Amino acid sequence: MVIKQISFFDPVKIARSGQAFRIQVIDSDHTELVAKGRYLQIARTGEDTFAFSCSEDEFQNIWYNYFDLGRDYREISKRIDKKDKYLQRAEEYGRGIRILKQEVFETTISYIISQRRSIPSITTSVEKISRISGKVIKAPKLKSPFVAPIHSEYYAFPSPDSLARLSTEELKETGVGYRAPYIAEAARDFASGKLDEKELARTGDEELYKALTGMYGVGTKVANCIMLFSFARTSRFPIDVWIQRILDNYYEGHFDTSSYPDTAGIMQQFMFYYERTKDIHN
DNA sequence: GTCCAGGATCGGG
DNA sequence: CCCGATCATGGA
Repeated sequence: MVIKQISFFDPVKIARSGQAFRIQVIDSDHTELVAKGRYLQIARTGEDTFAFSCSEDEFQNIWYNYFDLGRDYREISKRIDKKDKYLQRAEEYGRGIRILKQEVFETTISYIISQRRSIPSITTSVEKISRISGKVIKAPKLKSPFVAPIHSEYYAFPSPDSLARLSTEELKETGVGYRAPYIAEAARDFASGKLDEKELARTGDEELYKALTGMYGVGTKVANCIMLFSFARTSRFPIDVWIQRILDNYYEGHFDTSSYPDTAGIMQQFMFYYERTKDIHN
């Protein structure tokens, strides 16, 4: 276990921000997630202090980067246009959210699934896919300040190889419906090396965008989500039905992302979280 | 039962 | 380039 003092960090808000589908709230002070083939629990131990159920090495090598802890969100907050009252409110409300750097393949498949579905429903499918083709992860025994994990075992998100091996019938049992062929092709392309995560990571925004939208079942919105949530391309601004509604209601249908050249995607996430959670949910 | 969901594809104008 | 129809299922 490690304890860290971190400001502008709120795992519960992150879990409810809709950017990741495998991070869950246990109670108001505890969250758990499966990523990078591991289980992690985070316990709030003070105003700005958190316990992570991992070693110092693991924290530095994996989670520091995963939770975007090297970025100064205080500075980002300060740079928000003072005249933009909606965005000011959204940022204050969502303060603590960070843009995760999730795994590329998992994010790609998850957002392919996401089209025309609700978040709870996406979560169910991602969970089922992991259960039928991901590696088992045994829940650790944790002591205070942690609590017992929700389940006794978890499943890593599958590798491209193992997902590509699923039959169409097996895939459809996960509830992905007509997106099954999209998923199958994406899995084959990552498995064969036609799409290579490390190569993609080296390319510029426009080239990466072209490569992603070139995939079967990946359009404008999903490509931007993949770029934002797994490639740390924080200038990308995915527009879904929620964001479009916000733009229509508060921005005359259009948001000028040029005001936030490197952080538009972070603004997007504040808006999305605020609009979805300020009244009720889902 | 009814409605809509973190959209994309396809064909046609 | 833009438009409309269509897509399979779950969850409320």
